[in-house]
Amino acid sequence: MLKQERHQIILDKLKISKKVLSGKLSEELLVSEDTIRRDLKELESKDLIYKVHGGALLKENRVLSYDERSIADINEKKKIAEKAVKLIKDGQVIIMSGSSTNLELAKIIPPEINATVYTYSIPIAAQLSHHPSIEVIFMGGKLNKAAQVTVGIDLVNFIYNISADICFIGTEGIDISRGLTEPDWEVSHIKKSMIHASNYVAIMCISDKVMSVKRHSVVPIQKIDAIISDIDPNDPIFNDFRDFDLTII
Amino acid sequence: MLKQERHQIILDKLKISKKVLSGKLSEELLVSEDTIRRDLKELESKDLIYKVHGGALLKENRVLSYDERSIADINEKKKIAEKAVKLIKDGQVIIMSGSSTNLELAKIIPPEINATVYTYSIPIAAQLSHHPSIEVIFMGGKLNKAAQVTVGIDLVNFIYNISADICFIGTEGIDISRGLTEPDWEVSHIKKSMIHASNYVAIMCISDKVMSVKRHSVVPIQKIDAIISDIDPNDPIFNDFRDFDLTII
DNA sequence: TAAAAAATTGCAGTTTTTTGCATGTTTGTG
DNA sequence: CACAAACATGCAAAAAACTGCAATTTTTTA
Repeated sequence: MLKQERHQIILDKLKISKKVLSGKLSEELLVSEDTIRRDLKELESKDLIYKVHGGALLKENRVLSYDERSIADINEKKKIAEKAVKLIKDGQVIIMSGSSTNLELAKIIPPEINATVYTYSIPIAAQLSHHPSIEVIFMGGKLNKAAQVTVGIDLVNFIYNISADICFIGTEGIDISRGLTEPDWEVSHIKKSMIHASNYVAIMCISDKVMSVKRHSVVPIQKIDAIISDIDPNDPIFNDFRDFDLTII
Repeated sequence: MLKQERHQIILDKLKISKKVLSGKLSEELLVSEDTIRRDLKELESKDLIYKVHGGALLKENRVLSYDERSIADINEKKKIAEKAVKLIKDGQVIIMSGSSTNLELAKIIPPEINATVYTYSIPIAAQLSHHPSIEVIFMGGKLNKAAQVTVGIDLVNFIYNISADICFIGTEGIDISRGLTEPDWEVSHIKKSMIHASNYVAIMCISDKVMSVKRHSVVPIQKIDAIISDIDPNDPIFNDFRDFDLTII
């Protein structure tokens, strides 16, 4: 087994159970405890873990890199994307937010669909550049490195002045009384402008984030046309939403 | 067995099992371990694999599938990038064109450099997003899928209205009488605007493309401050350029 | 088509990396 | 404070990697 493989396994274990023990790792990976200790030392020097007597702990409040975040709940996101892709029709103008769910959506747009997509996410633009017949408009701005998206007032202005058939917005905060909410102030404005510019608003949301509220308000529920989640649309979790004029998918 | 065959086999194996071992590959492909090591070294220099002691791992970090195998003259471009990076100073505002030479340059900007980079290339922006202290401004527009850059009149206008200390422009056409030339009309305008916006103009050109002329003119030689090539600056190929007020690097 | 140039490959010698072990020190716990 | 577990350090063996070189093959050039 290669050193780097062990390192990856250790990091994976940490992500799952928040802690690892030197002795146990040594047994599982069939190397001496000394080797494990050296591994942990190296990972600590890279600021990837928090080494303690007896093992190591997950490094808290560490900014997750884009790659790692895109792994979280990947299967749920794929499910959402599969439902969302059915809303896309030939000839549409589409706005896609920078969420990892939208990245999954970008991966599965059928080749025969001919559309124009506005995006401000580097991974989504890169993904769509493989599509044979989608025209991609990348909206520029200052790059937010962690999320790999552009942000800024110019971006908000630009979006305000375009016009789209549908927008797909990934979110982790949706609630009856507060509507759509966002932890990031700048992103909340970008999403508001996306909704303003679009004829039909599709919100993509992992089921266990339904009814959660973030700091900055984007729009009230009334502005939303569809909620796409990874679970059955008839699930009681959505009961309160049925009073509104929106589709649950 | 041809070198490229081995390379393909190694990449295929990596895609399947995420790792390869030098010793095992040497047995399977009936060549010495040294040859395998040289293969791995070459594949690593193209950023296709992640080489480690004992073998190599799949390069997972590639959101972009900008096919780096297709980059011609990669080693010459790395040489040019190494010379170019010396021109970058702390605090500068930099414009980078969408050439693959600039992608190599983006990879090697030292971490301690604090600068602002304007670019319209997706791979370059993605690369720079890993840099700890560079502010990246992505200039939007319609995406040219093949080159993974944005183009369009909005982009030209935007660049005209910014102001930079230095611009790095990759080119394959430079000539005494015709100056800087470009095969693509749209790109020729983008480059013209980059030069207009910059205090110092650095042209990066592979030596065997010196004195070649493309269809669309960008600017005359007089507008250029430095030519960076992969060969010795004193090479006779540059003799005609020495009459002008420019640095050959 | 023949000579020259360049690329490819294996090998010997040397250096570096990785790993386990022995030895002594530090840490946590009752 | 005792004592076992965990840790640090130095060392040595094995594996892997690097370097220069020569033999061979392929490509370019005249």
